[in-house]
Amino acid sequence: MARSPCCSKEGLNRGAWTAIEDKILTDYIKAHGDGKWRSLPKAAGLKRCGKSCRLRWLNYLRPDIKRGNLTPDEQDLIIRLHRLLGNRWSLIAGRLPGRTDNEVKNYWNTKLSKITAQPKESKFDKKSITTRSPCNDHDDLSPTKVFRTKAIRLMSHQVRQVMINNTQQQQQEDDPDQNHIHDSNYNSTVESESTGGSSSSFSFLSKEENSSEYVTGFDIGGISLSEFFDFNDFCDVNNVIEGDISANPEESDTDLLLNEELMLENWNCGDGCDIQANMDSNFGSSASFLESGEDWMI
DNA sequence: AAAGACCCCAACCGCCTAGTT
DNA sequence: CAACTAGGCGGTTGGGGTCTT
Repeated sequence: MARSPCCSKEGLNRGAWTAIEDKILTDYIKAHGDGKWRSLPKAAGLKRCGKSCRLRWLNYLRPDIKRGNLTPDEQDLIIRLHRLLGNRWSLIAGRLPGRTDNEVKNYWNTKLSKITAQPKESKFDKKSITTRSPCNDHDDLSPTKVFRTKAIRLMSHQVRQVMINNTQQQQQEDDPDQNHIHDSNYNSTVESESTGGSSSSFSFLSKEENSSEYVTGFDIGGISLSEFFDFNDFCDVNNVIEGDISANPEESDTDLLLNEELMLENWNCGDGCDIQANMDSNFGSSASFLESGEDWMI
């Protein structure tokens, strides 16, 4: 099927936006809100493609855009998130208030990629793969290359089982007379036996919580992953909590994959930590934004 | 001062996915 | 279920500014 263009290109302005166009777009969105991008240009009296309007608004005109250089903290976060997520710019930008995916992407491609492009000697096997770039034959330092390191797979049925167990235990232990803040939490801990106390744990708020705080913590060796993941990333865990536990526990669309290098670097598991053996837990589709399967596995 | 190289980043493009009809 | 729409995403481009020679 031929793809319909987002709009007719005839008679439309292209290239850099003028101040007048910016004002028209801003005034229109302030008055009518954003969305309906395809029809917006005509309604606002702009000779622009709807996509162009959306991009201009999201990347430049939005009032909450933070401009100026990225702080060292932001740079560090980008590096860490990129190591974990690859070129998921929108996800990375989502963790940087006021920063856009385009800005993060540009910043990475022009600055950070040069810093991080040198493949350092590592005890980990590295496998470079490409993302959706059509330029698969680029050299190894191409910005479109993403070095993805060993990743581990957490088996969903085991997490579900733990959660079932904990839910049942919680129900047994819950004191209905008490109404303290954690009384509806489901907390699970998977202890790692061979790492001398290194442990992995996760906890979820009760289902009435409907925010990014829903997943209150998923930490391995004491480092929380919740800072990286949004509530929506754990939608299937939500399903589990809401009663989807009867589903085939072996069934899994996408597995939560954890970057082993990051874990070992930041979570101090050490060489002897057989994470997969000890944390052989599968989160099901709980992190659908991560690549599934083969590309991550080495 | 001039010209070429390099860098930055706004904008564009094509593809994908979710939602709707 | 297929066709279609709308919105979103990531890769790439190109123009303008800056730097170097």
